[in-house]
Amino acid sequence: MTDTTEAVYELLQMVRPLHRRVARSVAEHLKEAGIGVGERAVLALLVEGEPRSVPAIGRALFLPRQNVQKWVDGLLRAGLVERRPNPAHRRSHLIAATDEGRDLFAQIRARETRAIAELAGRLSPSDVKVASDVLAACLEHFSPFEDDPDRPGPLA
Amino acid sequence: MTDTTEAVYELLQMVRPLHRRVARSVAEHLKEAGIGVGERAVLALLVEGEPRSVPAIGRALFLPRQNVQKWVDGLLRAGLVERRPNPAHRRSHLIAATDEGRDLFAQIRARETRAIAELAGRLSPSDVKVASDVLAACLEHFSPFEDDPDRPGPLA
DNA sequence: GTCAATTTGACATATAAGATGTCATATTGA
DNA sequence: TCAATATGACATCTTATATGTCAAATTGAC
Repeated sequence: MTDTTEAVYELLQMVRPLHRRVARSVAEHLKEAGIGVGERAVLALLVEGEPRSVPAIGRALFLPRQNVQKWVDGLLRAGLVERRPNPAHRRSHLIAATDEGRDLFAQIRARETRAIAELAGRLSPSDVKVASDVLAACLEHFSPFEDDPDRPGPLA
Repeated sequence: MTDTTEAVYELLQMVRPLHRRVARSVAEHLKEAGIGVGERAVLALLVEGEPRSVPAIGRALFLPRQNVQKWVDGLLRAGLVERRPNPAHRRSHLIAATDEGRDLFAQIRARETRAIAELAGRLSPSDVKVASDVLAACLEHFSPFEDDPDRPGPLA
C-alpha cells in the first residue's frame, strides 16, 4: 500500500461526515421551501438543463427512477415543475421547471451562495479546482457503468 | 459572488453523489460482515483509538448518542466490541474493540485498500493532500459548534 | 456537603433517502 | 413482426439520522 492509497482512504473517510453536515444544513433551509434534498437535486437539474423524462433524470443523477418519480410528483403538486408532451414518447412526458420553480431555485442558490462565500474566501481558487478534480476522479472510480448496472464496483 | 464561491459550490455539489456511490459500494462489502456503515464507523473509531463511552463516540462522530447506542448494541451482540468498567463513571461503560472486532476491521480495511489502490495510482499525492485540506475546511465550516448545538449553521 | 444543572442509559418514535419488486403497457430494434 | 427493453404506477423495505422522554447518575457551583 502506497502513501497515496492511505491518503485517498483518509480523503474518502471525510466524505460521509461532510455529506451529513452539508445535507443537514441544506435540509434545514429547504424546509421553508417545503422540499427535501431529493427534490432540490431534481429541480437543480431541470433549472440548469433541458427538460427530461423521469427515467432520464434518474440516469443523470444515478438514482433509481422510482425515487425520482416521487420527488417529481411532489414538485408537480407544488407547481415547481410541469409536464410537457414528449415528441419521442407518448406516455413518458418531459418534466420541465416552471417559472415558480426557477424563482424558488434562484432563492435557494442565492442563500447557499451567501452561506459558502465566507468559506470560499479562505480557500485558494487553484486548491478548490484541484479538490474538484480529485473528487471527480473518485466519483468516476466508484460509478457503476451505465450500460451494465450489475457490474460490481471496486469493493465487490 | 466570486469565482471561488462558484467553484466551492460545484465542489459541494459533488459531495452527495460521491457519498452515495461510496456508501453503496462500502455497504455491499459490509453486508458479508453483517454490519452497516454506522457500525463500521464506530468500529473504526474504537480500533484506531481509545475506548470511549457511547456519548463520547457520538461526539467524536458528530452523531447523536441514540444512534450510536443502537450500533454499539449490534456490535456488542456480534462480539466485535465489549464493555469495560469506566473509572470516571459507574453506569456509563467504556466501549472497546475486541480481538474479533480488530480482525474484522483489518479485513475490511484490507479490502477497501485494494479497492482504492488503483484509483490512488492515478492521483498525485500532493493533489490528494490539497483535496483533503479543502474538504477539512468545508467540514469545519459546516460543523455545529460543540458547545452550542443550537447555533445555526451557515445556511440558517 | 448540598443542590441545581447536566449527563447518561434505555426505550420509543418519526422522517427521509434510497433500494428493490411487480405488472401492464408502450416502445424499440433485430 | 416479434422479442427485448423502457416506462408508469403502484407498493414495500431497509437504513441513516433526528427527536422525544424519563429516571438515575454525575458534576459543578456555592
